[in-house]
Amino acid sequence: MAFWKPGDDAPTVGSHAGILLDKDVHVEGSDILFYNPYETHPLAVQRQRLPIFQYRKHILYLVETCRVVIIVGEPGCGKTTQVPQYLLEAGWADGGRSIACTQPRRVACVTLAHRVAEEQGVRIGDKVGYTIRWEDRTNSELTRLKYVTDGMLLQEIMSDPLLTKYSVIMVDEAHERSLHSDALLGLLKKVMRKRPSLRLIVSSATMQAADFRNFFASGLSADRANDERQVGILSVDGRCYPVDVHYSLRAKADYITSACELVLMINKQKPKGDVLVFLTGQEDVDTLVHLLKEAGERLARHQLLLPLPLYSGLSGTEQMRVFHPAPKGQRKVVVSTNMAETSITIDGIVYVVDAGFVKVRAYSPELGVERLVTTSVSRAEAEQRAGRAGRLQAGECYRLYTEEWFVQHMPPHPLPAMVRSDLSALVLQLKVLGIEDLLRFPFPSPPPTQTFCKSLEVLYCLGALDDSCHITGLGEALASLSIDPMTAKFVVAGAALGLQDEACKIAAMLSVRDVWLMGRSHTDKVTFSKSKLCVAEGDHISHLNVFNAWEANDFSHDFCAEMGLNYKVLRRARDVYKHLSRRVARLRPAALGLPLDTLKSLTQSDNPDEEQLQQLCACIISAFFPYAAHRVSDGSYVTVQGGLNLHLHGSCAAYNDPPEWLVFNDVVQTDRLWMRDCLTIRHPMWLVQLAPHFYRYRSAQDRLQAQDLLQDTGVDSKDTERPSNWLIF
DNA sequence: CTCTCCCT
Repeated sequence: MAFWKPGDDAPTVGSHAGILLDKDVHVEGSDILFYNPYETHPLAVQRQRLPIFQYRKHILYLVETCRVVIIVGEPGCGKTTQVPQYLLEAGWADGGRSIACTQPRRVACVTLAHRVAEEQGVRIGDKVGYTIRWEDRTNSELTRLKYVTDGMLLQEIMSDPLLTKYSVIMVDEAHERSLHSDALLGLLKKVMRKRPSLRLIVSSATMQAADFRNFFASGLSADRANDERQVGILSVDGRCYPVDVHYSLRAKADYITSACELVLMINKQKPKGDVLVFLTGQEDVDTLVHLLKEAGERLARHQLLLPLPLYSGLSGTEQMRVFHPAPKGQRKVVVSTNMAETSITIDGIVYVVDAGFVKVRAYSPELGVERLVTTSVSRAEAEQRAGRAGRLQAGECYRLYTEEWFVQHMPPHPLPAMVRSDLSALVLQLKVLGIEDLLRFPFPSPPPTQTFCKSLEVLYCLGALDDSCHITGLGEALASLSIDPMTAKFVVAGAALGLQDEACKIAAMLSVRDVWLMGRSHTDKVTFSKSKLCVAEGDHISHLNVFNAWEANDFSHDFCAEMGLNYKVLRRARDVYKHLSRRVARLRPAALGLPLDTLKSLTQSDNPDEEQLQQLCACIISAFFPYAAHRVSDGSYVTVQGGLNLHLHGSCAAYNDPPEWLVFNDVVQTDRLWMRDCLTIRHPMWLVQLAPHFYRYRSAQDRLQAQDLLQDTGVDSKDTERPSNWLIF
């Protein structure tokens, strides 16, 4: 069979090539004959034993004849490591071109690239490499196959809009519907119209394959009838063991107690094998671990339990514990959030207990805040959880909900991130690419129109877009930092005042989550170190203190352990800081039209330290002003825009000394709406001074009152009289 | 008195 190679003319598509089903091209394992110089090598033998190996010829045929190939591969079939190698071996990366395989997670890129480099017998970073944020192990001359995070490939489109160096792009785990992979699929569809030679492989779970086929079956080219024949689908069986699923007979009111009883039942009655329990959040996990430890004390010696918590706020060491085999005679019980659903795979799990709930991000464009809501999992997630029991042997899954609930009430799959996220950063990115008409952009799942309106509004009031919604010089500067637009605006303002170092440190700390260790065992230490490092100005300045204190202690692990800080998280913050600093150094912030005179005159002081502190606060307010709130009589807060009722999150530096006015960074909703990462506003009229297009005084009297207050600062208050919908005072 | 999980 002759394979079309990049650089040749595209193969003509005969009438037989359409959506190819197994009956069209049926490939038996025994039919395959090809030369492999490594076939006696143990790795080559392993490769041939993978289920996908039988489909090698079929896959290459589809890629040759169809522009989009959807591979439905069950876990363990080997698609992610093997398909790119088949393409490599068939010559798709000849002639200086490359193959890219995208992943939603960084660790996956690293481990996959290492594995594939080993199978190819090459050094990592030469022929096979990976690119993740802050780490590029590729060589522009040598690398033919690279694993890359979907967000990174999206960044790459910024500098090479047609992705010209790639002959084939494989978007793996597309069914997870991450923000970046969805955006990538939309952009790739546009790229393919301009580059008929580009091949796209989409790997998906069964339930979403048809959606992807429909998405690509029109609009690939001007010829609609032909487009349909350009999409091929292939299913590959996996290599997992059967999992026996048990449902609850009645709905359980208290899933933590039920989970506890179930684990004890499994421990007493079932053969050996570890247990994995899925709950919603950190608090539930800690509670169940505590309950199991208590119950465990009454158990006989030969059936001891080893309960272990797993969630992202734990330190690296604590997370590693779930991988160690339990001591002889003990049964490991990992109690996890959805972290163990995809990002972490634990060997030896035979029993899964699924409470059936998950916390998901929900964006409400009306309020302009992202929230966190506990909801029922989808059937796809429930299956994914169950599958965790059957990785090495047959397993069992206990669902703490009824079969009726599963069949009749659970949605088939989760809502794509695209329709439930704040899209400001993505909209800005698309604007940089010159995509003006967002409503006609081919999103696999178009987000609500209000979300776009809100994004445009936010970007406009930050000065990133002009009156006609075109990107401004400031907007391009913000986009070049690849952090969220509001934080970027703060960094640029800080840099304009000569505070780039401090601003980059704060932005880096904001971009990572959970600087302080979580979990009950750390509470005392964290309380102590917060009393040392946190200040009344709020979390931004406290974060700066933490970073500087860690720096002064040589970025040591010991310092983190002593102070109840998460070393792994701080390391990431340090990486962000380093690279962000480099990008900021390339900007000319003074030329971006920021209100520098106002920023300076508001913050003048005889004390240089005080002046610097006030300048940082003013820069933060000049970026986060849409999220301003003030305290009301019951101790809660009300936002200036929208009148939303909010509460200070327990993690806030100023929790014990709540300020009158503040700006916040984000909101989580559980039973209430909680504000996280808050900065104290000492002078609320700064809002009017720093964002005159957004805030004005409600009445002339209010303005006069404020004017009296402002006289000390010497700022001309005429600036505040512009019309706006937003009122303060 | 408190936080699903990723990612640029």
